[in-house]
Amino acid sequence: MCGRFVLVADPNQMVLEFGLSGVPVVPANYNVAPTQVLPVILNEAPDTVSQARWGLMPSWAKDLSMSAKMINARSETVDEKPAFRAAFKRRRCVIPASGFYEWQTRDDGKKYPMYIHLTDREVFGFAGLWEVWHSPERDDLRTCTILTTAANAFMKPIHERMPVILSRENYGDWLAAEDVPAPVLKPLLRGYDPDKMTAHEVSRNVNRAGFSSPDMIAPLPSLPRLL
DNA sequence: CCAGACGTTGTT
DNA sequence: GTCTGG
DNA sequence: CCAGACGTTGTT
DNA sequence: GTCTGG
Repeated sequence: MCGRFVLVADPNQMVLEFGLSGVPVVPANYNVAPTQVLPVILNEAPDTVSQARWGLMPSWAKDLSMSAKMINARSETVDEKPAFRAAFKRRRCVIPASGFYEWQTRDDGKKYPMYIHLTDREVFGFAGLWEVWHSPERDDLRTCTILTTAANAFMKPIHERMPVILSRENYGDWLAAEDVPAPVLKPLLRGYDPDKMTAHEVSRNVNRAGFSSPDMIAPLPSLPRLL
């Protein structure tokens, strides 16, 4: 799963990684949490950075409470589920990230946050879906979700699921404007190359949504300091 | 026919 | 335990 | 994902 | 909106 991530990227690197036409303004966020509005690249406008709230609202949803449940979509079933299949056909997006958190459950039954990122580059893209929700009161709201897949060999010891990290050469296919058959899209939704990933334990202050600090991705000292 | 769900993860 | 909010 | 609430009545 | 369950 992926319920928390980090986006701290040099805007010029964003331009290069995603082929943007202008330099985006992307505030550093060391603790992106569900329900927050975040920078996304929609297939509707693939050379610019747009904004969307994390938690996909299907078009028929009555109120925002639905949104918090829809932060992830299983790539194995995303073309079938009523909540996601329409977006899978026509509203795909790439969600820029520089790393993500997973909580590892250890033998003591407690959960320890780990920070996972790529060793060879600063920023990458999650595979995502988006929708427009026509709110009764406010303006139309764009919402999004992150696809997940089975853990690759690197992630297995940490967690059984992981977010779909797109390879750079697949951004174009994923962001095609038209309908693309599911058999063409689904092979893009696989685990990333395990040899290109790295991870370390981080402080539990990441647990608290709404706080963001560079400390959050700092490696935790391996032993508690006694004296 | 109408009513109610529509999701994922993890744990059992 | 389960739901809501961030 | 985690944290925090989870309720009503009456009074300020 | 569309599917499932009663």
